[in-house]
Amino acid sequence: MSWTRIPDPRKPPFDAARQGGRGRAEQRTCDMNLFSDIRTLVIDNLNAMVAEGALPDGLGFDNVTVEPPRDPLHGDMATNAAMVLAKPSGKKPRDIAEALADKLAQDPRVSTAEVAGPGFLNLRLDTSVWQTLPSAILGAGASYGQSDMGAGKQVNVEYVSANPTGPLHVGHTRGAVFGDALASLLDYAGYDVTREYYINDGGAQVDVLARSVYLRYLEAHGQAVAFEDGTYPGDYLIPVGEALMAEVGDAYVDQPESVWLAEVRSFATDAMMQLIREDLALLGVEMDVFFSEKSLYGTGLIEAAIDSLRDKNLIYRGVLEPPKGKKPEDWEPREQTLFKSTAHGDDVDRPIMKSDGSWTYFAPDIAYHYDKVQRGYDLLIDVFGADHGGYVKRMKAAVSALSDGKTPLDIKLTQLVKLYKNGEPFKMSKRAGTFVTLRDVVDQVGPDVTRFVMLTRKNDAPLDFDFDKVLEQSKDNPVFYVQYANARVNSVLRKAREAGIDVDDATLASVDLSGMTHDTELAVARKLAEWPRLIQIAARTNEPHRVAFYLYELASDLHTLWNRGNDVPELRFLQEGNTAASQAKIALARAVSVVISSGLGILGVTPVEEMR
RNA sequence: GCACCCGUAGCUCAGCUGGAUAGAGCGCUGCCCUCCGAAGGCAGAGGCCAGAGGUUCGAAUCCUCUCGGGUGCGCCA
Repeated sequence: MSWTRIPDPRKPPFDAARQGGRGRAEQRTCDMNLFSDIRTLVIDNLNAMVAEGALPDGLGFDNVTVEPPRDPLHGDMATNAAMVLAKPSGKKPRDIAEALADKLAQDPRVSTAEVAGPGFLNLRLDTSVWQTLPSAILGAGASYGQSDMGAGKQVNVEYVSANPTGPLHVGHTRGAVFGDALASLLDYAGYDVTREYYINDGGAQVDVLARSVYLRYLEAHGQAVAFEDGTYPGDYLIPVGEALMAEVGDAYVDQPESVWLAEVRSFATDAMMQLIREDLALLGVEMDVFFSEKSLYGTGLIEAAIDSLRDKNLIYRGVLEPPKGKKPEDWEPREQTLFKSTAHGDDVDRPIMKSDGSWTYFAPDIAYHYDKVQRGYDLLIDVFGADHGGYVKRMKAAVSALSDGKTPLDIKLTQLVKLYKNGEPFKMSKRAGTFVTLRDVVDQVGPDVTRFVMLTRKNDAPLDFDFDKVLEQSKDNPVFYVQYANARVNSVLRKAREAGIDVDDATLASVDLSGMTHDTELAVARKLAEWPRLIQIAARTNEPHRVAFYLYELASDLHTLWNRGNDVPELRFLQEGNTAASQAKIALARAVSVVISSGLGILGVTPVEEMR
């Protein structure tokens, strides 16, 4: 695919704010969220009703919402205020609704307020609200939709965290894309985000890696080697073995493991992490912190974390029951050191020390999360593959215990990716070395398509990824559809400039849009108004896929408007011989482009100017 | 056996801290598109939200149970 890229793709628009560091909160004072504006209006009037005695004192308004109605015929916004307040105030919903409606209708932004159904209050906003929105968006630019809901709270998002034993594969790719988009989303919503990767370089699997590299090292020396079970036979270790030979010569040949294991392990994990960083770079993923498990050992950090739990009486010696239904053949009761995770919501207590006195894998994980808690984050997020689902409760229990319940931990699981080619399932051999890698995917379809497609499904739903369909240039392909909408806007801008029309954002922002009255145009404006609200919902639920779906809907509304231009010349963006009218039409289109760019920026996808 | 995730149109999936007559794309049906903005456009049909109870003004959404699919389950990370 040869889409033309916008000149500076490395920096999504909101990065300026991120890099600006402090002072961002001030920049974000204008929230420009129509829904929260109207909700404020509703609350104000409810308070007035309390003051007038129409409602009793002491009511809570937290449950009062203002949201878009499902059916546009019901109006632009609906509030449940009357229904929520009926019971606590001892009044009939319709009575409250009618009184509130009278008050709301006096606001210039509200054209009609009607009571409907069991007590809904449907609001129709004055057309001028929609007509002024594009100008406001163009004035705000990339900051339209940015929120201060995060209030600068510090969030740590841990993702990928693949074992440093080989290149990243498709499963990791989804985790990488999801975690990265989530981090960007939270940044956009006003959080102070740290992107972090936990390197599992302390366990037995890096010994296996070291032995595998050692075999490649011997091979580089001309020896015939056999890869037994429990070693990694992948070709990607061949250059690592060669590099090792280049560095140490024949120093390790015919030597026992005690001589070389530690050195080779370190050499090999460094090489693997280099490989993984390159893979991530292909996707445009940049971590702020790489945290090494190994760095926890020998520093007392693990001991400190466990001591912290011991101080809370959560560490004890005991014997676990065997798991029912799947009893291991060689089961025998054993006394081990256990973490009383059941005190914090887990199903069984978990061992933290093996019978030989060494830590289990869980102990360093506890220490790592202890470290994150100690670093002072207000919120922790872990992104795991779905196969680690059984790990969620114990990790939450650990963080709950370590932080005395003060630091929330949200764990998001990413489901499997099923690969297809031309509709046929893509065969992935289980034999090591033949799995489909992140590099394979990105090489074939590019980082933008990879990222967008991976986000067109909720994180906990399985994802079908068809190498051919994701490159299709048709309406059926959401990636294309969204990019095409943006490209169409840019096409209009180009043509306008050729016609000598000033279409700078500053100019468009000051254009009079009072002629914008057609339903199809207003539908686009309404969709644009939802953007700040969508960001808040997506950030609250930690679900970046909502951004992708929203962009699709916004693109769809723009395409509809464009298509209507075929039959209705007044709806065309370029109005022959009428500069002012053209600018007004283009202002709306350009506002769409601004939001699409912001949204794609969150997803880590580069907007294109032109489809080729 | 237990835990977690999932079950929504023929298919693939959205669905807001619980809101009105549950949405989109594909597929299907019909009409339009031979030149002016068509790598298409417009319209339509299609649902017991797996099932049964419960909570309340109101449930696809929350709770309980059942059925079906996936993942995981003490010295592997």
